[in-house]
Amino acid sequence: MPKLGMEPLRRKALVDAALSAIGDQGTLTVTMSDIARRAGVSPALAHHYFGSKDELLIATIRSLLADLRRDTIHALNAAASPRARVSALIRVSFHAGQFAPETVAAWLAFYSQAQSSEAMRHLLVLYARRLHSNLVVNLAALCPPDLARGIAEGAAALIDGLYLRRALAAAPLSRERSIALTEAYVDAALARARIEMPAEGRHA
Amino acid sequence: MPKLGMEPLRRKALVDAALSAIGDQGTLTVTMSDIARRAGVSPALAHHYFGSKDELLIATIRSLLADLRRDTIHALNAAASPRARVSALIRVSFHAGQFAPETVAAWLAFYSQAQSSEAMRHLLVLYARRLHSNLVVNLAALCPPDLARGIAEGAAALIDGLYLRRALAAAPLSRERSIALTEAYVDAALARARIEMPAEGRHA
Amino acid sequence: MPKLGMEPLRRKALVDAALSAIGDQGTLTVTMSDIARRAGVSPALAHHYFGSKDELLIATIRSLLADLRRDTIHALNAAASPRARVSALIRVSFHAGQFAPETVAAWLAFYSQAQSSEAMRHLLVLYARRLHSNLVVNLAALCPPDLARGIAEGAAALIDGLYLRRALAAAPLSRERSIALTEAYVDAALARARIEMPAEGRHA
Amino acid sequence: MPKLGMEPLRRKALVDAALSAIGDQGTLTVTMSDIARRAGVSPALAHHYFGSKDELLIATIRSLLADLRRDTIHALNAAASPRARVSALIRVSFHAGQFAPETVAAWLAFYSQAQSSEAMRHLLVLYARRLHSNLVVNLAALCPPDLARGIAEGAAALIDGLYLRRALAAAPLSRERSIALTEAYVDAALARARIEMPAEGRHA
DNA sequence: CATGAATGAGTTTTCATTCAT
DNA sequence: TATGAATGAAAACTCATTCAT
Repeated sequence: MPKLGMEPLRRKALVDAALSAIGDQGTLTVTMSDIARRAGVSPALAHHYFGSKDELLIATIRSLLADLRRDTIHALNAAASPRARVSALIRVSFHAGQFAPETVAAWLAFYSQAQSSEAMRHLLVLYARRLHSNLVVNLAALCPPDLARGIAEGAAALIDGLYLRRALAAAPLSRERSIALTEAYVDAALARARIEMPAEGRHA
Repeated sequence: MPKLGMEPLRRKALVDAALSAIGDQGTLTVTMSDIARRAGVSPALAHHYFGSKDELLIATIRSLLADLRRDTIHALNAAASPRARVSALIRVSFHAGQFAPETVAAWLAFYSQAQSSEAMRHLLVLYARRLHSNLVVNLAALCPPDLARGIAEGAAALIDGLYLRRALAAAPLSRERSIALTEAYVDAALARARIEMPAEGRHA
Repeated sequence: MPKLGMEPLRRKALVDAALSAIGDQGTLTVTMSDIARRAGVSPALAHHYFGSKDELLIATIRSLLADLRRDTIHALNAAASPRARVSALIRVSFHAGQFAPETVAAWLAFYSQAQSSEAMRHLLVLYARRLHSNLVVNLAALCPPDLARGIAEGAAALIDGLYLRRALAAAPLSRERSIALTEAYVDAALARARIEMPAEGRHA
Repeated sequence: MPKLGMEPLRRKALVDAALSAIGDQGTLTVTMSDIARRAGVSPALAHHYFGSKDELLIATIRSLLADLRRDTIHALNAAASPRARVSALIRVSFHAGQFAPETVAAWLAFYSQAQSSEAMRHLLVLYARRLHSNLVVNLAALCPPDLARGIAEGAAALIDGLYLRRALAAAPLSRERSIALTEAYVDAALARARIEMPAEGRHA
């Protein structure tokens, strides 16, 4: 029952199917057949639209990152102050959709794959840079630039680490607790900055 | 030319070969043939000693964890105070051998595999619990138990996150910087605790 | 935007596309998609007009042979004597269009396919018979019939062999040299006939 | 029932199976499964020993050429004079084994493949050069060098052409007739040389 | 007339695993 | 103890072909 204009629908269905398959099995070694089955199409169609498994995988992480970016932009726009924007970045990182066990498992699989796929690594690095830069820009309004960079690095690492622990599903740190932990980290670091250099006043 | 008493040597050679193969390729999909070749034996022998690829993989992560455990015990024994022991735990986590790119890549691959292998997950959970408990015990001497747990969770997550970023090899946080960042996290958290509850005095 | 009277145009475009695809890749394993793309239509249309890949291939060699036949008739009509007609046959065989590397590659592919396709073999046999008979008829005016047959066989084989060597593109025998070689063959054979049987006089 | 030292046996069996499969079907598109089945092994074993289909195919033509070379050397050694060596080269070319329909079909398939495989082309060019050079060396003892080259080119092309016609299996030129035709070509060409330049005397 | 959508059947290739020696 | 020999099972990928529109 062929219909016109199916391509974008199929592409999306396949990318979603890939994400869910990877999330379920926690590995990129999921088969094209498995993904296709989840999307309700033949494996041949998946190849038809994406050319190869690798490209489907790339499209999949790209989609994950695009979601994250969209949410980030939205959250930043809704925040009124630098500190609020830092909180927004943290909250978005632990956004329900991103923090679901399957999504976390998929992230992990992509990170692992990045060891051997330059394209994959590139995408993940872009994401890391974007988060870092967003954090630094807003933290710089609250403390000296050097410190802002340090806090940004720490916060980003903390976020990633909390994801990783989530993947283990052993110490089931909740979304809220993860956010609280990260906020506390930022607060403590900023507080310390204020104590150690009380004379420096406000930062633009 | 079979020799007597080769078993432990072969097992070690195969585990080391597996670790280096996984580290190089960043994935557990390395082949038994590849591992066997690195160990200088036939794939059949790898099966002879380990029964299956899965079991060789389990033995490999077990070896990684055993190393870490040995180093940890040693470092803890050499530290004189609770705070020094916390530092020792941090330092061991970023120990040169563990923090080498190949080892980090291997860790990541194991975490990823843990999604679908109960045995793998179990081992990683054990390691996570051990680190957590070591941290809590020593932090509890410096702050209230609840806070100690929070700091321990944060520090452990931070360590894992710094590993993960190391795996990306994009923001090449050095070993020293990673240690400093984690120490700063602990210091800031403890300092905050002291400010917020100055009257509480010493903790056992 | 379907148009009326497109059928002959499409058929020709597809046959030409098939020939060029086969010539470029030197094999009949070119895909229908490739051929259709070159013709600027969808693979489905190629099927619509030809029913199957096999039939398109048959139509393609048929077209090649039709061209050759047309050229042959034309060249024979323009020649004034039996010997000139033999030369005409030789020249036509090495006609620029036929002797282009891509066309030679296509010929070779068809010959190869003839091993397993009766239809293909039939067409090539027809061509071979026609050339043979044309040669014999004209050579018989210059020598005894038996010898004429022998020379025709030799000349035809020589032509095919020169094609084959052209396909290799290693000893790049030019069109002119190929013609000269074949002419020399005929001359030598005829000369020999005259020496060995000088008394026989003219042949009809 | 594994035995030691099977490798050379399997390699030979696979190469022979490939040759017969290609000969039967007249195409290199025979499947590895088909070849393996003929050799009595699994497709996986064929890959194990040859790495890929392409390499098995290369090994196959290599074997064909090696046979031819061996026969050639043998025949040349058994011939007492330059003219006898030319005859030997002709006879070897039409040697029973090489001239069997399946072998001829295989040759044709390889020539066809040479259009797109540099390795294949290289091997066929080597063979062509060797035959040419063998012919020239011996013909040069019977006529001027320039003419020797011309005759060699013609004879080689004639041989190839007779093969090609054999592949068609339409004008079933026998082995003997093919040899006779080629010998006649050489004789006629040499005779002509003697008539046209009677003063030149013997050639070294 | 023309095509985008879709797939079944098949092909190469890989790899963990087994087993006789 | 050790391995060369061998394979079943599965995976990615290809392609001629069909069909509703």
